[in-house]
Amino acid sequence: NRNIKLKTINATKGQILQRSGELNTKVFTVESGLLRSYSIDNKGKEHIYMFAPENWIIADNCEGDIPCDLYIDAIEDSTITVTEKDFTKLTSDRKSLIKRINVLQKRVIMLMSSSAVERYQHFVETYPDIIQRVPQRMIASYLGITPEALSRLRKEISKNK
Amino acid sequence: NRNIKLKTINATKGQILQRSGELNTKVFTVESGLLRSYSIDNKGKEHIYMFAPENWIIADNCEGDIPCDLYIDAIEDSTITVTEKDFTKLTSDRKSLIKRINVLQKRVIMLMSSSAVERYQHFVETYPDIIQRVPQRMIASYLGITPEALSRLRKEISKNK
DNA sequence: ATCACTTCTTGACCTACATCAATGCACAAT
DNA sequence: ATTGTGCATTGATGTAGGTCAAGAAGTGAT
Repeated sequence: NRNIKLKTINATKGQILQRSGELNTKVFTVESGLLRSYSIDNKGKEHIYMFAPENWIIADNCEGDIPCDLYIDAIEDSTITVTEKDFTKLTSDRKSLIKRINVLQKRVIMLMSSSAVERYQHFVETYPDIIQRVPQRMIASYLGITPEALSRLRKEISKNK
Repeated sequence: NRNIKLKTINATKGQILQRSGELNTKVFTVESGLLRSYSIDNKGKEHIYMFAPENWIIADNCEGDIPCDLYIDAIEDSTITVTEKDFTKLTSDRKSLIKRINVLQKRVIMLMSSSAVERYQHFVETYPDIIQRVPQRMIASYLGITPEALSRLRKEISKNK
């Protein structure tokens, strides 16, 4: 671990830490605050890939010389530890990689087999804290639907209760 | 690695190696043949999560005592090495975990931001070999669409060429 | 207080894909 | 040869969620 440059930075809300297309793989460990990673499709629409609250690690998992797909920015003012190298040399152990794979597996399965309502309910149950901290449009973006659809779906849910 | 039970088995086409709901986490390394993992939703519909051709590792990434979400079965007659333990003790190194995360990242992004046509084209480019080896309905299932939709979409693509 | 800016909501309409049902087709078993 | 079984295709119709446009309500800056 001796050759990893470590650096702690403060990011203000809205600050972009990494852009799609960049090569440099940095790994961000969130000390406090909240980051997100997202892609932008060919219509200019954002799709949130992951939220990263305290103690979560966030990075574009691009290898070597391949340009990144993801943007990373701060949703809240945040304190972040930046590692200048890729996962392979990161202090993150196998366990945290596996946890990540787990989350992704669930996410893929949800995206393929559940309705927007089910995905929303699952999100609420799984990340009740995140819900409080981000605007609804970002939840929608994470769920893969539009803010309008989320609004209507929430209305529907509250009606049926 | 001393306490990992290793075992090589032959699975015939259609043979189920793991069922959703089971606890026992096995990791399957495909020596030859083709496996798939898939979930079944509450309407009884299959959703293929991953194909695993030669040299690929496939497993439900469930932790500890949590029941698995995925079924695993053989699409072709296959020879498989079974490891009786989880990823944490597996010979698979960090690099292969990261590669897996990579694939999943791309998959999530594609599911959220690309149309069925784009997802199909991406699949064809990325896994040209798999296309030859599985029925179309499985491709559809992997892409998150119905066989009917895939059929029409292919027709459309070939027309515009 | 007002303006600008953003978020959320609501309505009207649209579209990608799903569902259901029928048909054709290949291949295996008898 | 024929019957079955699974897969692909096609057509008709349904629907979840998208798009576009217009308000309403909150928030911050001047």
